[in-house]
Amino acid sequence: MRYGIIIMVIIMDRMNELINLLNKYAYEYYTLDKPSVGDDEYDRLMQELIKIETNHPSWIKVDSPTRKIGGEIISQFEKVVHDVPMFSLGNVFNEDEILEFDERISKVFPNHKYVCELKIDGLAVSLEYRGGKLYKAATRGDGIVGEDITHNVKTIKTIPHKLNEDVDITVRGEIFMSKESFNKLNEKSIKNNEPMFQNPRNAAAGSIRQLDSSVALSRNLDAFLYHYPNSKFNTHYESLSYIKKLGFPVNPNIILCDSISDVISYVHKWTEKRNDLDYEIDGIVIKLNDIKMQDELGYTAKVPKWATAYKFPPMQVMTKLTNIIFTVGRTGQITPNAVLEPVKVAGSTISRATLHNQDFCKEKDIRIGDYVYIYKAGDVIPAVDRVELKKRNGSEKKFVMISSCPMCGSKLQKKEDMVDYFCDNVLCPARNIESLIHFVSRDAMNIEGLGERIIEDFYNYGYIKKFSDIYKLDSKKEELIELEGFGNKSVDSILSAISKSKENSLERLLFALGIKGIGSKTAKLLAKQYSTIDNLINTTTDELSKIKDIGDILSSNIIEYFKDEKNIKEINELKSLSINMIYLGEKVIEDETFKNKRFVITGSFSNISRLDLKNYIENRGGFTTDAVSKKTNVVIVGDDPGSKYDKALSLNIEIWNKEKLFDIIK
DNA sequence: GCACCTCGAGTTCA
DNA sequence: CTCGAGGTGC
Repeated sequence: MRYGIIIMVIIMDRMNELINLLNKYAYEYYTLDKPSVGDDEYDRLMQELIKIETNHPSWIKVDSPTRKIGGEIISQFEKVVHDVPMFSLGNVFNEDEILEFDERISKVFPNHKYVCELKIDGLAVSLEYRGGKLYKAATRGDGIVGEDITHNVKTIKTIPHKLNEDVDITVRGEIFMSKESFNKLNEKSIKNNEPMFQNPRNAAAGSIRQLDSSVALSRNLDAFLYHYPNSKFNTHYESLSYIKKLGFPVNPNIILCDSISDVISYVHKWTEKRNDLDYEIDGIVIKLNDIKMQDELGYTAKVPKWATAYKFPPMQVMTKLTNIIFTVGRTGQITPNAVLEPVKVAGSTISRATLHNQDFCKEKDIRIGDYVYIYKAGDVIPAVDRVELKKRNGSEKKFVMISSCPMCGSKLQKKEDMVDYFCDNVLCPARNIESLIHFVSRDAMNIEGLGERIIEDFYNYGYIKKFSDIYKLDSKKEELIELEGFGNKSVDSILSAISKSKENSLERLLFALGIKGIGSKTAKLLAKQYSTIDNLINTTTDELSKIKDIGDILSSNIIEYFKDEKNIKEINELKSLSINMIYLGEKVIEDETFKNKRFVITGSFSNISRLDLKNYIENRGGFTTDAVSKKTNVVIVGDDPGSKYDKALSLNIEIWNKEKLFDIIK
């Protein structure tokens, strides 16, 4: 019994420690360019905290980072409860969706006007005045509870401390940093050898989150106000004129539109001219002008039905394509890659981008020396959109597919009617290294600490040539410790990760082996079906083909693989090193909300990783897939969702936002 | 033989 | 994310 109490105390201490650490890191994330820990570590700690909190719900604290939505995570400021919640806006991404938005409104109100505003990329703020004097300023927070930033807001010159009338009023708007101030700030940071801010938004957020208001003062922040909750006027436009009269800065580019076509020309105009502004905008806000109509339309779970934000298409940047190189994948697949003159796109510096295959290059007529437009697909993966033909001068070199492997030199093979070229040499070092990297990767054997670089080095030193060598590393321990960059501790942790991976369930091993066409999903299917690797080895093509989702091609791939003497020898070797080859199953918690439904996840979530969410769903009898289709039941939408969100809307598929998700999974 | 879905493979940066 | 290929069902 006593022992139990001691354990509880230890867990509780750990919980408090985690909360402090996470809050500290979140603070750094907003204020520093380089936080002291990476996202992975942050996620790991967050998972640990969630685990403790699920086991001891009564311990959950108000300032626990798991209680915050949308990453607004600092507890150093006083909390402020918003009288009227601060809503966020729904998004539209193209003209059709703007028209759909208009249709939904026109159905209810055939006659109406819109107000169009620039969507300033800053931080939302709520200002409360009493008797005409600035009383309190708060961040949006999760929309319900924000943080008191009055001391910093008072340093913003354009925000009046005293209004032209002695009224009690709350207004909302956006705090931002002008491009000019941002550049000055970064110039100064360079001079002083301090970390730089990535963009004006981060710089503004970092400044407003300073406890010491002299910092905010020196940062030269600015603001525009655009919302008057509980307005006593009939229209939004009149409200704006009024708050302007009171002395608030109101953006001069706001217009009243009689029709949706006026809205669309406004969108066009600012898509063109956004770079002329001295502040960054990331879209256009479209609001229904009549406030009675607004009230009647009301809100969905989270966003107003009477307003939406058009988001600009992802930023494209032009840069020079200096070369095309070819990489060899573990299957021998050859992929052309663009080498680019490094350029900043949406926050990070891009120097490479995939060109997929030769058809892609030929279709876009990409040539070496061309200037190309780069964007970030889904805000992450760099991609080449198109060539700027105007910048051609004739010196560009046409794309030519190579005919021999860039690594081992063997002649490349291409099957008729197939796009990709392959290096068929099983001894090709590139292929072997990539296979080994795949073997240890997270979805395969999941050997932490044995990263790509180490695999490559160990391969070149001759320590690892095939899968089984990984499990023989423990006999070479003394030698490894002597290697540069390694010590007792690092070698130990790698060896223990390796040893841990021996227990993995069969599907991980099947995936890790890298049988052609067998990914993690099919590996799981096979493991379930056959339970042990021997059962699978002894099966026939006919039997395999009978399994749903496995056709002639996959079944013959599997049979071929196990017919190969070398592969069988390697499997036996692994067996003798006591690698588990049995399907361990999975525990499924019956849950009607998830059972037999197909889920697609898009965007990210601050307090659960996508992988964990996926597992959560699958553990409850649901399925997850990557593409949205008619068969999808639910699309779960996190921060910065990709095109899947659009598709879900167009197919009218049930959508769960973060609130809904966390309501369900707690 | 076609349409539609699902899966696998490769992918970038910090 | 994005591509191509494989699988299924009409």
